[in-house]
Amino acid sequence: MLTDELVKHQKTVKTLQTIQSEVQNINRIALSVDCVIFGFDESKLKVLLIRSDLKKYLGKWSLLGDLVFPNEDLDAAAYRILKQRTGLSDVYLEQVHTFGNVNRHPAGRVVTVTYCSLINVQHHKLNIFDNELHWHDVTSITNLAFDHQQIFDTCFKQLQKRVQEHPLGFNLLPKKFSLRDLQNLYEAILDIKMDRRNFRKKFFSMDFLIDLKEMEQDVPHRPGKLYKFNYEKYEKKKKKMVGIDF
Amino acid sequence: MLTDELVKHQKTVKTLQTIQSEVQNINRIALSVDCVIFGFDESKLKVLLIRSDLKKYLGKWSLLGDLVFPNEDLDAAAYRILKQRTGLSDVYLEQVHTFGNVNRHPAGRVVTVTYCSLINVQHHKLNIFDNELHWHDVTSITNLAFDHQQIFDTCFKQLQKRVQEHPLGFNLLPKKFSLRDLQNLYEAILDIKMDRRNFRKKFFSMDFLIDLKEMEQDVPHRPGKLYKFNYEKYEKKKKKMVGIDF
DNA sequence: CTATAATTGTGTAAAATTTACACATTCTCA
DNA sequence: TGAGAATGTGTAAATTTTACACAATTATAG
Repeated sequence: MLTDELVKHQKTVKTLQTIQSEVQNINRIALSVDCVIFGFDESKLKVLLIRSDLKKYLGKWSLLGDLVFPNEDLDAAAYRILKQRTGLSDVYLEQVHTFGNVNRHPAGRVVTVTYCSLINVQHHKLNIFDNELHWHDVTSITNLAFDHQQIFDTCFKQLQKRVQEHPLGFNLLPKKFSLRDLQNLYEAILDIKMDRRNFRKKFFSMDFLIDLKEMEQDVPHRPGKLYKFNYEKYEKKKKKMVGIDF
Repeated sequence: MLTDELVKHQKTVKTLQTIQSEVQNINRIALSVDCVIFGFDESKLKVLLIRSDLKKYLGKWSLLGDLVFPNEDLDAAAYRILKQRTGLSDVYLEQVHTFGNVNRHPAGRVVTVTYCSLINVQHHKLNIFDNELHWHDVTSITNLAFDHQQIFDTCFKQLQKRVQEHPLGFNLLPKKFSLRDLQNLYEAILDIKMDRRNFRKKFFSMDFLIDLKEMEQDVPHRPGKLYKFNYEKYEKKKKKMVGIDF
């Protein structure tokens, strides 16, 4: 029995050489990044898509993706690919999920790591428009190329969850925003209507809004007060979430 | 201008051949899976580790990992590797995060996709003990091989979050469990103490526990009532989480 | 200039949830 | 049979969530 164990052990312990060989030769796989860039524009939630390169998916829309280089950090690849496809560079990307079914890509085995972001369309000028890059209403997204529909759905759900747990939303607004702007944002992302008074109460009680003592300009109705988000205070008071709830 | 656009477009559109070449030759990377298997045993949270194969990390503990085969679905690879390393096959794995810094592995570029699970140590017999596979107290985990400490920390945080949002915990208990068992579980995973009366109230109000009208046996104190979890009811009533909170 | 339309800003009461807290009961073990 | 240990239970206070209506301000159209 003890001998068995020893034999088994020696069989499975690999030398560095064995591993290096495996890593450098036989077992390599193409790795890509796909970026799901959500944008907020005129109180609507959008997503950036391009036309698929591939004949198989002719005419279909797809996410912004490309292969990761062998000498490139994964996160760095995501930023490079986003920049390459859109010209955007001042965008924070967050990894969401990795999709790796063998047949997900027609050109061969490609595992893709997906990244997600949420930006204000007006604040970020697209500089590259290859493959008809442009913003699409999220409500109209259907039947994307590859498995991109599944990827999009996963990212959208994750976005809706994260936006309720973290103050992502404020990046999307102008530096000075009204409470109406803020509510429109949440209503657009979560696709729900909220009570105006309770919404205000909620945000005021969090106490992360700074009253700028200024009013909206050039709005076709009574102007609202303007606020900014107090990131410093938020960072200090960040919650540790406790509470079983399902 | 229009000509510029056209030229740029043609430059960036790739033929299937180009892509196939990229996918099949130059840009391939070794891909691995690492499994973080949490176990619950005698009211303590544990994690499965093995001794690192590599000389560089001699004596250090590491997660259960191996390379993904080029013709293998990513999830399938995770289950295979877990089985190979531990003999465990009836374990649900959930993907957590992908780590892909260039220098994270000494044998070359290896991107790793991490999977996580939570099981009852008593219900799952380990059948393979290569590399000194065994359970470690999570509180004692420090200084793992590779970047496995970072991976472990990420997975542990995610576990603590998920266990509060989903009824993962019930897999860890015997089919019939007492409320004390349940509370021990949550206290162990979240590393906090909870008020016994409020804990009971919370779970009874969720209304997912079925009173089995049986009592604990062979406990060295007053026996408690036994319950089981009502998965059917839970599936029906699953919450859509709504509510901004940060 | 004035009336209208649209939107902001505000408070309160009821309901639901969370928190803190103590004692009698049941069973085991010595 | 008494001591020790854990179960089972209720309530009051505090907090949070929800539902809901009206007056004030401004732009715009006539």
